[in-house]
Amino acid sequence: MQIEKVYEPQRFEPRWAQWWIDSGIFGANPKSPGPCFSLVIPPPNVTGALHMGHMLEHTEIDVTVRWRRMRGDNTLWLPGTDHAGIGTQMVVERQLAAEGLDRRTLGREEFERRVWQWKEASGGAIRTQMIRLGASCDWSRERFTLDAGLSRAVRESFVRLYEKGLIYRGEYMVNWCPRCRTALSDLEVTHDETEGHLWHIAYPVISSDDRLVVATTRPETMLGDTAVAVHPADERYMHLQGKTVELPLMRRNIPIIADEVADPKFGTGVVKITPAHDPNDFEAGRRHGLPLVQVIDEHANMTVQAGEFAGLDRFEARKRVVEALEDQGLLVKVEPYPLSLGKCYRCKTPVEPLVSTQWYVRTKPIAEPAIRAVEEGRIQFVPENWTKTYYEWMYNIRDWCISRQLWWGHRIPAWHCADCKQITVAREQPAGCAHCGSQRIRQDEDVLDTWFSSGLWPFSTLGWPEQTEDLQTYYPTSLLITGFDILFFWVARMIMLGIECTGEVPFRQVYIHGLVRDAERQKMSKTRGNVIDPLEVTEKYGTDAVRLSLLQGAAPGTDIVLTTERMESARAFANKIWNAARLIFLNMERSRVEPWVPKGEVYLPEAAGDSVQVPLEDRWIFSRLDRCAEQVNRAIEQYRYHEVAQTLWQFLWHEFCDWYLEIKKLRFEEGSGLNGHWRNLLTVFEKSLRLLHPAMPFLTEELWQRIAGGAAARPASIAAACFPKHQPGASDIAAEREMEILQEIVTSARELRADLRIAPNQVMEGTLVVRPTAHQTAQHQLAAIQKLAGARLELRTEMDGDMAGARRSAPEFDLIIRVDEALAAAQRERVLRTIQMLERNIENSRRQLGDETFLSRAPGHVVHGIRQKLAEYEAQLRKSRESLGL
RNA sequence: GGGCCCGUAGCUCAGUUGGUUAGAGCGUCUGCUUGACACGCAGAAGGUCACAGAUUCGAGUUCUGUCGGGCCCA
Repeated sequence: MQIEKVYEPQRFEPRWAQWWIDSGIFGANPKSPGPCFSLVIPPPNVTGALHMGHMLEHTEIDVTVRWRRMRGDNTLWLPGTDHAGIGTQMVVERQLAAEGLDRRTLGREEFERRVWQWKEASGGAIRTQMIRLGASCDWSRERFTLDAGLSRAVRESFVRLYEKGLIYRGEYMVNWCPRCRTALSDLEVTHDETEGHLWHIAYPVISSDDRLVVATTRPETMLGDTAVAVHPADERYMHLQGKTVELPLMRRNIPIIADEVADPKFGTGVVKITPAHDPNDFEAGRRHGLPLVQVIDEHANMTVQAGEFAGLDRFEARKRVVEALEDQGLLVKVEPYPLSLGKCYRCKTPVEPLVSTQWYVRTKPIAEPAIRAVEEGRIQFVPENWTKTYYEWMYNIRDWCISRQLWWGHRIPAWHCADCKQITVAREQPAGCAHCGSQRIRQDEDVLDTWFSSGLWPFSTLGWPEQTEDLQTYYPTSLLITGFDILFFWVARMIMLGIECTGEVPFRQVYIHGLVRDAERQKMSKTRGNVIDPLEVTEKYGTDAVRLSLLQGAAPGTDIVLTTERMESARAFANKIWNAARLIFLNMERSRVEPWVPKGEVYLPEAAGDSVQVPLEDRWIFSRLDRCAEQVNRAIEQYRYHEVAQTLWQFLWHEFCDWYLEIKKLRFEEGSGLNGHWRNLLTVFEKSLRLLHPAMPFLTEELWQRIAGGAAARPASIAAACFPKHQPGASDIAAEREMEILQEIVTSARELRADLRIAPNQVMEGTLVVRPTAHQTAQHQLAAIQKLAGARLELRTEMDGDMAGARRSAPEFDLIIRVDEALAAAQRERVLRTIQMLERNIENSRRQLGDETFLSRAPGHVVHGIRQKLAEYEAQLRKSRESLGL
């Protein structure tokens, strides 16, 4: 069996990545037997590139999916992308601008063609990247939110919701992004703490010498004031309620109203009311029947209603307004004031609250069943505390503005009649107005929020509203793995729309992962310039290493710190496995063993060598492997990915490589019964590779193909092989105990070597005195012990007077290494430290055992354990003292 | 203002229902090109589990408060 000297993942990873796809083993078949496991990808933006967050998410998904598939489940991982309305439109508009073009001069149709072009060009990138990273999805079922089928699902759900009165259209205050020139939902506005100012402006009271001072953070909006308000119970202003003030600069008279929107404790207790430009004022305006005066337009420029300020940008207007007020002596004071400024989450432009006609989803009625689904456990969040965040948001949910003034997206299936002004909502282009029959109808210009179509993703991708076989088989999906940043945007909406449209929850579990951060725990972002490009590091360290390092940090509920050190060490692990394989393959060649293909899951280690007994190391490693399998299965099941990584690492490196292979090397040297040894070894290694496969698919496939290559009946890929499970009765406590003794003896010898500064290649001479309980182990394993310890040891059962030298004692044995007095003294200090520790422990144990309440209340096994420990400490203390001649 | 999370070794983090000497990786130090691997081997040092109380025979783990940090919502 050939194996290259150096671990170079770049050489084989792309090959397997492509082969997996070509061989179609990730394709789902609804007719497959076995329990169903399905999961849809959180669709990345079609025009984006994959970043580390994606790679983490996809690695976690892939581990779970590969595991399920190997366990024999009918598994589907459905991939795809979303059209990212605002984001994509922004990118293409920027491209147009570079050509000196503008979407409006291009026209809607032509513009859409351009975006599709861009989508085709960039959209493939994600797929290519995902394939390269080993994502085991079913590409034959790849979906895009603007596909015909998904578009149909969008229209269908829109019409249904509309007909049920769950979608309505109306004139309200919305968050408006003047740069994107579209309405945004509340979620699409981010609030930044900003250093602002509070301007205090005097409004003269008509036919009085009084003036009312109002405080505002946005003086330019005063031009659109239609009232000032005082609190109804505010004694200071009782006498002014119902009177009128003159709006400075505009010379308009506006009423003083009493409304609870005015907070008596804030500023002077008087607030200006600008119903057209502030959500609270809008409500107040409605309450009092105040007119709307729009002074800022959708480009964030001042309107003609702003008088002399018309045409100015809103920030320029602010400056001028303040200056004008100052000139007229109406600016009372200006103070610094921190405020939270709403910005467009896409382009960071401060949003402008504007009144406009938009489409909304009435959320309360669909939120209720969505809350119940979680309360009743039909959907479960992991980690569980996200449930609270979910409830918090759902209880206070507000209607969802779903129309966007964009051209890239699902056009709203509503037609306006020019004659009767009524609206016809329909699944397909209607022949005429449903109300008056007029032909003069025009489709609504707006498109839907991308998240509306994303909200249908778990079922629209499976064919809904058609009752397809896929939908019937794979819906509800089993699991969703995603980030907390889109819990409201996406997860909550999928739950609401899923239940509303299909009557069932869209998924049963939601695993929420953390954020990938850099070495300084900073978020990765383009502006910060600290992004790690997945493809780049994959090229450098190997996909498996990057995957493993992500998994190592992926403890539930924590963010993931990714550093080059971590990736380097993960690569070292991959290299270790590679070299273990090399050792195995090279020795197989050398010893000319017959090729062996491991068979069956219940293979038990067999006898080897001269003995009729199964070698201790085989009994031990089979037992450990079984434990490892048990832990890995449980860890994946519970999304404890860090534990998956850690368990595999510990087992493969520190048990399989460090001890098992080291002992097997000796067996090869001994040269007898090789076939038995080989069969055991290969069985363990092959099974280990299967255990490791979901985490490190490439390395394991590469090695597995070489081991299993010769087998007649075998799966084509390790990805289609069976995942090892815990087998009742596979654990061998006796072997583990024996092996522990062996390890303790060897470790003691090594410690002595280090303490005594004996060169690593010098064979030490000494005596091993064992208790009867360990005698058999020591006797049978003496060769292995001597080899691993680098010592020649005389085995005894009794201490003898002439055993001078450096000594290490343990409950089961004493190890004496012959050295002269001067050298032996070198380790006195260590023994003294050990004695101190033992004395401390003994004191503690005695105190506990002398405590009546402890004895009466602590469970028996704890008391028993402490008694046993105490006896051990005492024995060890005696021996340690002896060894120093005390 | 409301809610959530985190403070454990120099760094990043585990520590599952409270129980016997608190673990890992990286980093550090010492020795070693030993026939798979220096991306390695062997050994070592390093912790008042943020602080203060409470519950308990027993607290890193449960409760309360304080301090420090992060996130979400308004």
